[in-house]
Amino acid sequence: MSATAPRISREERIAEILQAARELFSDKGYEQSSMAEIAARVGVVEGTIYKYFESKRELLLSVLTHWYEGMFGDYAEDLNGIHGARARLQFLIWRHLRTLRDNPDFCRLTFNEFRVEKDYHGSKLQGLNKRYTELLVQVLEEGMQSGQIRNDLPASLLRDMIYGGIEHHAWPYLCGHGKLDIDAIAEQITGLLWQGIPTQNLHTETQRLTELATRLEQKLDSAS
Amino acid sequence: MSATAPRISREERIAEILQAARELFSDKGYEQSSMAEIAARVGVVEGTIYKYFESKRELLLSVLTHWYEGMFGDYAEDLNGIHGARARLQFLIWRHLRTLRDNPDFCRLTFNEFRVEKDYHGSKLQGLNKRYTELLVQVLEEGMQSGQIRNDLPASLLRDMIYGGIEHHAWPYLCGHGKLDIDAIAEQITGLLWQGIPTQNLHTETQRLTELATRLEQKLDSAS
DNA sequence: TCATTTAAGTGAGTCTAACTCACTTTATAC
DNA sequence: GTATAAAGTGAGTTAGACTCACTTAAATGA
Repeated sequence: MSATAPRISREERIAEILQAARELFSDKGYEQSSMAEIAARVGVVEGTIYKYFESKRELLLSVLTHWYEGMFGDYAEDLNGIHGARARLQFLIWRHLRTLRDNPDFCRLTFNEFRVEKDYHGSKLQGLNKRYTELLVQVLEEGMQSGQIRNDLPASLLRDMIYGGIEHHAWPYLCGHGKLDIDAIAEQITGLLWQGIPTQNLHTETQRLTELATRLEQKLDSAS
Repeated sequence: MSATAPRISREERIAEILQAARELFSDKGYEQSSMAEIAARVGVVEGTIYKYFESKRELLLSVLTHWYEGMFGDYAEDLNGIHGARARLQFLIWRHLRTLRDNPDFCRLTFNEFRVEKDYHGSKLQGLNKRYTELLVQVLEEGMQSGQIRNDLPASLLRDMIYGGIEHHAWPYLCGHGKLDIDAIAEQITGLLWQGIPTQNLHTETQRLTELATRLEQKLDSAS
């Protein structure tokens, strides 16, 4: 009765398992998904999965890692066509939001399982995430060097405020509640940051101009 | 051989269980803690815990809820003694950071288990969290009404940027890596926000004064 | 073409930990 | 003192991650 699964290559089978696991994890979450169900979807038996993945947790990390690698895509390339710190910053924020909007289930999974310290710290996934967020840090530091962005705040803090803020803000949407207007939010966040980020300071700038005006007025008075 | 546990009142037993569960969850995390070990610490048998808590998950939510209720304390009261939107904002940021710094294990647990959508949305815990973050929203909205804070950004977005940013930034510390200089960070975050938040806009203000200076200069030139 | 080897696939079984329930025991009320 | 309510028990059930000795299809090589 039990039809045995057709034999295919290691690579194909791994791809199938990753695909099925990704769908199930995204759909039901990590804890709620069972290895048995993943196996059933692939059309093999549980033991087969353990031929390719040491544990359920390793399978999850593989799923996340594969997705991450695919997602990088042309981020850096797209960025090349955009000039000016503000525009580049807004692009990265918008692009991040777009990823969240287009893959809510998967991003929820990622955020949920990302941090579980035990196996995340020092993992390949952490490396990928670091590489991903490093793009933003670079943009910020370029902006600091070119004088467009104030340099009295660590870029890492700004990075955390941006990604942390976005994650928090998008969470209800990722859980299926409400909409995510990515254009408006990208605009708002950039607008918020931008007035905080520029090198120029409101007070010194105002002071400079006030002094200038006063000087002119004195000249005017003495001339008349 | 098996000494039976001394009989104590329902309330006392619940308090004991909550205490033991809190310690164990904080120490080892939710998944890594077993009901058997919690029971052993209290000195009862597993079944006893189920007399008072329907499930492990409900026990966790109770632990978190109890801590939250205790933590509110005199937040609102302290806030009464502080005036000015900036100072009030900085206080709330600093106070939040202080809580993270003083309870890293517990806060890590909270952040890890908070979001698991299934039982969080609509729970008592969500209500408490909402009440907690509402304090910040109120401070922001007061600031908007008094003209100290720009009102073209939703307060909820600012709230998310602040709490999300802090959570992200503190995460390594909560996991035992590095320090958390709460005074410096509170100062930096407030500094970042404050230049973004004021009603006055750097660009329009600068522009206005530049025009004024130019006008005066022209007058001066034509007079001489 | 057939024997040998390799590796994909199997499924029964182990183990752990959450959860259940019929029962026992202690304290309190009358 | 007996009845009763409630605290506590512990042997069991169940679910799901993980193991391993085994089977069998395919590839290899004479």
